[in-house]
Amino acid sequence: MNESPDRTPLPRSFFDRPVLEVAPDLLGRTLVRTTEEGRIELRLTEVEAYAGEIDPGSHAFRGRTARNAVMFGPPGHVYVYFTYGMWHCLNLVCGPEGSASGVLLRAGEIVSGAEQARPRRRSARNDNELAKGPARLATALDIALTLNGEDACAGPDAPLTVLTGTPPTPDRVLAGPRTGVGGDGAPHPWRFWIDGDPTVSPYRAHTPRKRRLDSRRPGA
DNA sequence: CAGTCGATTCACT
DNA sequence: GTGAATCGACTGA
Repeated sequence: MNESPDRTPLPRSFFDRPVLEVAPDLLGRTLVRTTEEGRIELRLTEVEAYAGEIDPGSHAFRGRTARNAVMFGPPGHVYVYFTYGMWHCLNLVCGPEGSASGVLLRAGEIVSGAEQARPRRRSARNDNELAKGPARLATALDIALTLNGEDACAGPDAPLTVLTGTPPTPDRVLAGPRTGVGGDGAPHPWRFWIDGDPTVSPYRAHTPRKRRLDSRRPGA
């Protein structure tokens, strides 16, 4: 066997498909993060699909805003958002332009460049935890808001690309409800991961925020 | 214009 | 298992 992995970045046509097709198809592929410091390569093991304005779990559910504008743009671009006052999360825009859909990259195995990620992930007890969770993944790959809107199909040296690689094996892909998504978006099994992979993050149900006690609201 | 809370993580009990 | 950290976007008035 002498098959070399296809190092070609995924073309825009890959992302210009229904997000529920694209999301599981990203599993097993290699995400390449290029910075001045060097390159980090990560094998994607867990993703979630967010299906535009019809999806109560999506940032696009209530229409276009300054934050989510990139989601409404062409596929193959990077959507980064800032959350909980301290973390970033990384998405790839999917579907035809205007569908406002995207895939949240939740976890992966760093296959190259781990020495660049470790200093940013001091709390990780082992390399499996470097990118085990969406904000951890973003931290490991040095993702910031400056990447929001970047074209992931711009070529092999773009700040972020996904390599074509080898097609993932569908028999190892599982699907289940999305992490931390509640309400009407909760029942959709739009989280996809590679069965048994040690870098997949643990599932957590949606946790409704605690109501503040000083609120005027009559208590039960 | 002020209040609320998030596609989370980490430290602690 | 529970709660704190931390801030800007979004919401409704």
